[in-house]
Amino acid sequence: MKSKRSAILEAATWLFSVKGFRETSTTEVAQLTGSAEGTVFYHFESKEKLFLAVLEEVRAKIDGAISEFKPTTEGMSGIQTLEAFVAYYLQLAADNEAEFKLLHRHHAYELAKVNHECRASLEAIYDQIVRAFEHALERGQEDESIGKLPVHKTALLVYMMTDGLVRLKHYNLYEAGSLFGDFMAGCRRLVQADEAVG
Amino acid sequence: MKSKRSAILEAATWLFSVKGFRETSTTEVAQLTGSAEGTVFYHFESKEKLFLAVLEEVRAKIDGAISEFKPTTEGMSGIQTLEAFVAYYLQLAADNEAEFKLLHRHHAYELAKVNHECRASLEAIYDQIVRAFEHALERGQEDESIGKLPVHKTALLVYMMTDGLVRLKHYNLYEAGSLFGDFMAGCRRLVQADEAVG
DNA sequence: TTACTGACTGAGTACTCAGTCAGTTTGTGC
DNA sequence: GCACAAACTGACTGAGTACTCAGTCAGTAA
Repeated sequence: MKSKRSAILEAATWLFSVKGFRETSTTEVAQLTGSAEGTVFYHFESKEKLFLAVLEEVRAKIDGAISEFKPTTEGMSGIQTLEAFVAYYLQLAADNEAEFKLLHRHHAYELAKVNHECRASLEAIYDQIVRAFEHALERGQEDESIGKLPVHKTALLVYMMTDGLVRLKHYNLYEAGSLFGDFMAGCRRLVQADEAVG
Repeated sequence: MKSKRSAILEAATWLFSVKGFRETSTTEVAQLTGSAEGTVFYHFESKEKLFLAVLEEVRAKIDGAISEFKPTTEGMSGIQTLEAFVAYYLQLAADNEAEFKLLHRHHAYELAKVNHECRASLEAIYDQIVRAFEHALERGQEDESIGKLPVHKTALLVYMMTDGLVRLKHYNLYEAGSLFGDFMAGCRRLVQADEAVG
């Protein structure tokens, strides 16, 4: 049986990501879990602490997912690793829509400005992801499947594109799903060595 | 002399973009402009209508800016036009930080789901921007400075990257400014024709 | 049986905020 | 100077909101 604490955490993740922090009332969190309002504050001393607990869970989940990915790339070339990670990231974002939507909201970044714990969680998440991109790029430069580009900056560019696709899908502004093939081809071109351009 | 109405609009643009819609109180908007609370509601019948007015102003501003850009590209090649537009967009976003931050917030997209006027403004903004990217790509395919790629989808990808850079700068998570050169090179590679890959 | 624990409850409190309205000031045409 | 409207004011209202706290109750150890 699920404890009330974890039910509250799950409901809060959902509500904070779909409606936003400010737009979600603690009353709503309680109602959604069949708890009394007091129960929320029995387990989490404030709404902000509840948010931090949610963010920490998100961090742990993404950490775990990326750790699981690493061993699957053994024997792959750099470009294959990069493509595999991009696909893995997109799938991860689709399977954990609430968690990734939360990371696309402003609240966490604004809280990070004044709250060290929040900043640490966010940085841990982004470092982990960017490092995975960098790892693939480095491998690709060694086996020459990827061009000699600045690793960190190129990792950021590819991440930016990938995350942009996730955002597009969440916002539902455009037919994001049909972009996958062209997106992958675009990534490939982006990291290829180009002899023509000075 | 500035009218109270336009002062309120300006203050609201600033506050909605920096703090968010929900986190901004109408009292604050009034205080910032030296008006009484009632004055806000004299000019705009509700907080939501005020937001819609702000969004409409943003739309008009971006519309104007893109119209101003077009004539400057005469005689340019496709790839030059694309690079010029990307640079122009980045500059525009830097010069109008509040307006672009507003477009990166969730509120507008959530309101768009239930409010037709909001959806229309947002779509007009994105159509205008994507069309500018498409225009450059089409010109580039004609003069063969850009590869034979699906125009609409490639435009979305380049836009996604460009907007990602703007977002990075606003969030201040990474040293976004130093990415400009690599970003431009990345865009160039992204739209180049590639004979090697099937 | 008794004493104690700790998850849980829900009415209550202090406060914030969008929106209202009766009234005042300012601007304009005569 | 007068009439009238438009612009503006700010105290007020009522609906919410985060958080509190005295108390309930099942379980458990003495």
